Amino acid sequence: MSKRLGRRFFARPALELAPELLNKVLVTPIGSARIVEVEAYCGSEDPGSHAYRGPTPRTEVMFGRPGHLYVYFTYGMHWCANVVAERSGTAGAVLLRAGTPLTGVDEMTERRTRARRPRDLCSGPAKLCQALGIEGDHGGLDLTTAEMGVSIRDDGTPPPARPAQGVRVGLSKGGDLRWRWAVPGIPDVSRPPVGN
DNA sequence: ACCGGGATGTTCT
DNA sequence: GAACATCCCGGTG
Repeated sequence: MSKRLGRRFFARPALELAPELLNKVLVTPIGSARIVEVEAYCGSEDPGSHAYRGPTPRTEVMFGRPGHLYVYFTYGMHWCANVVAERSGTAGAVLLRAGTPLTGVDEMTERRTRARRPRDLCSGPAKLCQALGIEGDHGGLDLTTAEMGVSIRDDGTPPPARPAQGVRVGLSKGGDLRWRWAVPGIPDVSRPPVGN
């Protein structure tokens, strides 16, 4: 008993969408994970965003329709996945930073050979992608139609009433903004935000 | 537990 | 040529 999220859900500012994505379920053909940590990126107003200096071949999907996946490759080896927010023409996205494994744990464990315990399977943006098999081919896919078997679903678990909030991770610019949210008390995060 | 450094290649200046 | 929305390992305390 879970329902796929539709276009309307994603078509709002990243700062609104981000905390609403907490406790939703990311589903791929490999398995599924409950989203427990996210970061907002606000396009042209945000020096930390890949879209800050306008569209490029890499970032054009961020300027397109909401509910699509923006996937980027970094540090020569890692994939990371964002959900596109806002309406067409305005760049906004929410980085999926961590999840709690739900189904397909055996497959995820095979993919993440370095993970020593279940909480290490999806506890980071690149770990999450590796565990669930999200790579460059998935860039631009439409989550609202479950393209390539990937979607985000609501299984009836509401977002936390008081999410933990803190600064974003790993940025040289815009790192002072407290645009990261997490489900409080969950160990499967990249690192716990300080306070809220 | 905490910290420092290396891996590795795409993207944009 | 520099930067990079990261991860992993090995050192030390």
